[in-house]
Amino acid sequence: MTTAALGSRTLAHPARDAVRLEAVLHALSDPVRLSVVLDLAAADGELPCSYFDLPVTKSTTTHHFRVLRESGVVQQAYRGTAKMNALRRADLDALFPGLLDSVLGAARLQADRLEHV
Amino acid sequence: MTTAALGSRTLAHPARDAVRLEAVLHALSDPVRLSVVLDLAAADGELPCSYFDLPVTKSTTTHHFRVLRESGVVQQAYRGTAKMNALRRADLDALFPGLLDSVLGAARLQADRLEHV
DNA sequence: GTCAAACTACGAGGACTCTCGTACAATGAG
DNA sequence: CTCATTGTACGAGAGTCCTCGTAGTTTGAC
Repeated sequence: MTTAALGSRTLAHPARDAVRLEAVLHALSDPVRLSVVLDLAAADGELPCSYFDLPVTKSTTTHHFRVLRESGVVQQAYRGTAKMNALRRADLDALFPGLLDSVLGAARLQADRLEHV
Repeated sequence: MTTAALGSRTLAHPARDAVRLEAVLHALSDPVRLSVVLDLAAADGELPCSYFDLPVTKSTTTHHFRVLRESGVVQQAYRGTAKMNALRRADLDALFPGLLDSVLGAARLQADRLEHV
């Protein structure tokens, strides 16, 4: 259809107050999603889904980004054919001070630790 | 049997180096287990399983404590008929500095937030 | 209009999770 | 020994999760 009515290509995000710690921890407990969050934090801005080189198919990639969005970890928006992703840093830091940074730090430490074969 | 051979009533714990961030985050992403960890942190010491008043049966309680132990979050040991539980603070702080405290802080903040009906 | 790129929707399989009930084992008190 | 307390083992059901393949939509470039 050509009538791009409002909401046609819009994505549902939980409001800040609706974000739940349990859901955030669950979202971060998957290796694929954790690596995505790590990249997003390093980029410090928007990245398209196609930027990520994940060890899963496109379908599964869509699934993981949806989990990240619905848990409140990332903000998503369409831009042309791409879907841009950004960490919801302000929201997460306001709700759970220090949590995101300590998870990111822990993930980096563990990556270093496991590299030392 | 009366021959209490070594390992008879011993519990398997992951070594510090075997603790995985993903497993810890998953363990903490369940409401029942998160409340247990909150109580253990407040107690700052050992607590028997029977101390906790969880909204699940004994079987399910056993399951949740096993998840916490196998992920490396808690240390367990039998003492008489009781099974004592303690947070593995030193290990967690060494592996993932600040993580446990920020999760605990986030959990308390969210509890306060959700109480304000 | 045609085409490629990016992403989605749907359905499905297999694994894991949370939950329970029942029956059982280990311990310490009497 | 008997008994109550504490926790386990086992099996099972319902639900969720991660994964995929195939077919489709949306967009922008040509």
